[in-house]
Amino acid sequence: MLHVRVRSPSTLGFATARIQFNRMSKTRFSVKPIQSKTEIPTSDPDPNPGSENGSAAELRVFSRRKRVKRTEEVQKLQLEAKPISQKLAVLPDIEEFAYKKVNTSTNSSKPPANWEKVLDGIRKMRSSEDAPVDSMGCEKAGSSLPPKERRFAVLVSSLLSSQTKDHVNHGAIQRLLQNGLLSADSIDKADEATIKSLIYPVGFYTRKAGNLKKVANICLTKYDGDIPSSLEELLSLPGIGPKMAHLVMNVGWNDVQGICVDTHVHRICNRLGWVSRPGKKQKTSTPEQTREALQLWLPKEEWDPINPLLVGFGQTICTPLRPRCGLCSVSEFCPSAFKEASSPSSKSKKSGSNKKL
DNA sequence: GTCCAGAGCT
DNA sequence: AGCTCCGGAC
Repeated sequence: MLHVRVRSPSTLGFATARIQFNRMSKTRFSVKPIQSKTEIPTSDPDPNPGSENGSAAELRVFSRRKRVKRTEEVQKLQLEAKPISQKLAVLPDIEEFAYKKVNTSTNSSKPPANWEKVLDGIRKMRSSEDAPVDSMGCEKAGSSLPPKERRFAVLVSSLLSSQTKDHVNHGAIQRLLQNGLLSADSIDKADEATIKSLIYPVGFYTRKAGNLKKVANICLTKYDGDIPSSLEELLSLPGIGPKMAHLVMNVGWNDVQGICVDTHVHRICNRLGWVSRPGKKQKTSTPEQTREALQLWLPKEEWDPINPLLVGFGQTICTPLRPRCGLCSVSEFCPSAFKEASSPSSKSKKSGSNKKL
């Protein structure tokens, strides 16, 4: 057991990489040495976006496949990300720049009262609970593989894991791995029906099997079997939306460009009153709004850890339906504590509530 | 039967 | 903003 709490945004070296792999296991880090010595060189900040990205990234801006339609939110996200990735091609010290760039634009909003106490309290609750996310988060995918394959595994895991219980996703990944189908090349060659049967029963497996084939082909032809290294390029992949794009940037590239906001983070931040629509007191209505609002005040070192923290909290205590406020140690700070209906399914039919309590 | 959950389309 | 995709937990 080893408690590590290190964060050095400008110098992402060995230590950070190690933490990244194990960040799902709460404060417990297995002594398992870092898997591949080639993963991240000790001296250089981050080699992966460095070498081939310079000109290639620019080219891809033009060759980028046009999606039929993107939602406004995603388009906005892409615009947001563009300046950073353009700098990526030019600046050697990417991480540091990205950190400053994002961080300077954030301090415009005042943090909510007691947020540190709340976060601490949640951390404590989380360390005694075991949430599904702890044992099988998708970051674990292919952690023993070489960097490129590992990144691809992370991407695949992200694709499959949406709307799917973690253990189901884990099983699907294992089956793909056992059948040698966890690389862009092999998936591109494989039969879609085979993929489909292997990933079953992840949610929406038919669509995901198709997306997987498309993504593998894109990775193979445009990225030499690797995965895209920028937010906007990840977003252009079928089946990859804002939530997964940020997750892949965080986990796959070790590059935190934004908070990975899923419904748990979205729900909990709103319950806590941590986010609101710009200039208003209203709750945010989409995870993307939540992400933007949260990034306005949350210190950047919390951007990465807050997702697993709140997801686990949301799976065990601050559940979508009937949150267990009685078990929550920070309910005193929560404006929504004990406010939500405890009746099972009578949200829309108050009049005919025949099964109250 | 209800709810979960992210992406994408309308 | 609402619907669809999915199996499965409950």
